[in-house]
Amino acid sequence: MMTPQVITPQQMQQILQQQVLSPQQLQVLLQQQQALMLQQQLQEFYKKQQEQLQLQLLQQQHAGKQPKEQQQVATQQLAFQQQLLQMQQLQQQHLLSLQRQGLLTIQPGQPALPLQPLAQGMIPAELQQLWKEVTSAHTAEETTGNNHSSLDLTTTCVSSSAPSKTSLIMNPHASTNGQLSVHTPKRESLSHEEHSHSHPLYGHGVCKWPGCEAVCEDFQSFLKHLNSEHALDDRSTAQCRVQMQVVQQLELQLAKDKERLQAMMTHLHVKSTEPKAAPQPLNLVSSVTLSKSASEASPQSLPHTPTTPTAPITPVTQGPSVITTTSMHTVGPIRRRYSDKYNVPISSDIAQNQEFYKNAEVRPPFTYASLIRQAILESPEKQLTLNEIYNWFTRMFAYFRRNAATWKNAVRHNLSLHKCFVRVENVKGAVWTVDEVEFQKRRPQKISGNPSLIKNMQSSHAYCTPLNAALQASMAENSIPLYTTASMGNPTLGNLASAIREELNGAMEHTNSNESDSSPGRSPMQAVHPVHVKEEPLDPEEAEGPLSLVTTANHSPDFDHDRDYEDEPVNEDME
DNA sequence: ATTCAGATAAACAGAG
DNA sequence: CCTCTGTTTATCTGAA
Repeated sequence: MMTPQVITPQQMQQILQQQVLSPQQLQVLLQQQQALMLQQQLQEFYKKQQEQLQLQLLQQQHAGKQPKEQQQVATQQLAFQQQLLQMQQLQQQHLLSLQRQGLLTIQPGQPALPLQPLAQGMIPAELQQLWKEVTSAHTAEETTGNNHSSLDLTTTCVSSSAPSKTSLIMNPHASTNGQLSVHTPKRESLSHEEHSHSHPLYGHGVCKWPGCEAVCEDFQSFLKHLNSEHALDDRSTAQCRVQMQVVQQLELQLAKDKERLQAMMTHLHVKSTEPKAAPQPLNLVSSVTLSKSASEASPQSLPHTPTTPTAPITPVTQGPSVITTTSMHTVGPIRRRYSDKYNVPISSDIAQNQEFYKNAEVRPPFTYASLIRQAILESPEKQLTLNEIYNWFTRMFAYFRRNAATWKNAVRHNLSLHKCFVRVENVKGAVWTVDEVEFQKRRPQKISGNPSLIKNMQSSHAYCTPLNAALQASMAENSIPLYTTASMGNPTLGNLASAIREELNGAMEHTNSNESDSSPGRSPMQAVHPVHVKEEPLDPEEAEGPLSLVTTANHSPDFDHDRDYEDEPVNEDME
């Protein structure tokens, strides 16, 4: 049985840098993390119960007088343990279902994804084993001297690093030898009333007390069995404590994993100060959405530093994903063709890496045309003056704060050259708008580099749909609404999802846009009303997705465009 | 080897 | 005259 191991941030980083993430692998990662989250949710819930239980046990030890309380404690013990098992079963089921979907197959020999089972080994089988050990050992304890193994085993198996080994060993004696009275005649009525036919420790005619599995014909006999075999005695108490240790250990592990996950999330979610942070989520996304063979290990969308323009990659070491903010100040004619040929969804890229682009003088991996379009589409009225476009460039990209003459010329050149940009006379002067149809028409050639990919996407989402479905399913399982995450809680997943959708839409457009090919002479008016034809799915996504969220957060939505970089760079750059 | 799209540079024109 | 805006041409480059 393979237990998915949570990968450390370092490992994650390694994976990302090596570009070894195939779509499947990405899914595996996702699912693993989500399995963890599920686990966590369950644990959270049971933790409270455990605390309560512990509290009452303590009270009991101090003054074990009131039988009623004891009853409750006992009942809770039972319920607690049962739920714990249930939880573990749930996890198992979750993992199994993932496996069944083929999502949990991790390539063997993949060093970046260590597969050693959790040291804690908290799978039901082992738990059962543990319980049996404890149980049998207890009886052995009374007969032979063979008692040590159980608890030793427990400690080594359950709590390799448990802080309270001693308490585990000592407490049972301390408490059980003491004041715990054993029998409570009222238990039946209580549990009978409360749980009648759905006793947490009774199911399918079998006692579900850990390690018991005694067959009970009916509920009455089960209750009898429960009272006789699992009364509140030394053994039961010991078992309970062991179980508590188990839970504690689980929680410990969970806390660790949670922390790890958090670190991963935050790490991957763009810190412009950290060189590696920004582009990586993008990589994740792009490698999935493009379904490029992972082995290709292409730099994907990653912006190269102007000083290292050699496209053919400097692979793992520094190349694509690592963007150092140093050594970026070399300027001059760099005839690099960055372009968005990798077909990365521009809006999500910019959104995700906004801080990075703002601060690092990295050339964005998109063509002027794409950037201009983005600037225009971001604007509230989908139209900008030339100067406003300039401002957007300087505002969004540190790279465009130098060499103004060059890139401004390029912007103007692009505006004039490309049909997709339509100049519209306005009251205040002229503004530029985007003719989406025209813009999309020019894109197919980019993606055509991978015809099989197109086919895949074309053939009714042969690829994307399963991925999306898997994403949705797993998110639903964790009560993470897919379509709200982009703007709410879970930025990474949200961005991922939105990027996937965007990519999907984009691909569909490409394959569809042929039909409306020969555009009738475009009139400015045509562009003034943004052409929505088959844009519906794409437009709201790009315009009001994460990107717009970001931008509105950064500057007021109205027209007070910040002129931060308007003046200085122009002057400075006239070197 | 060819073609194509994009980047860069620059000439030019008109408006303000 | 200068700057800004916009158009156009030429050249170079990387990729298909």
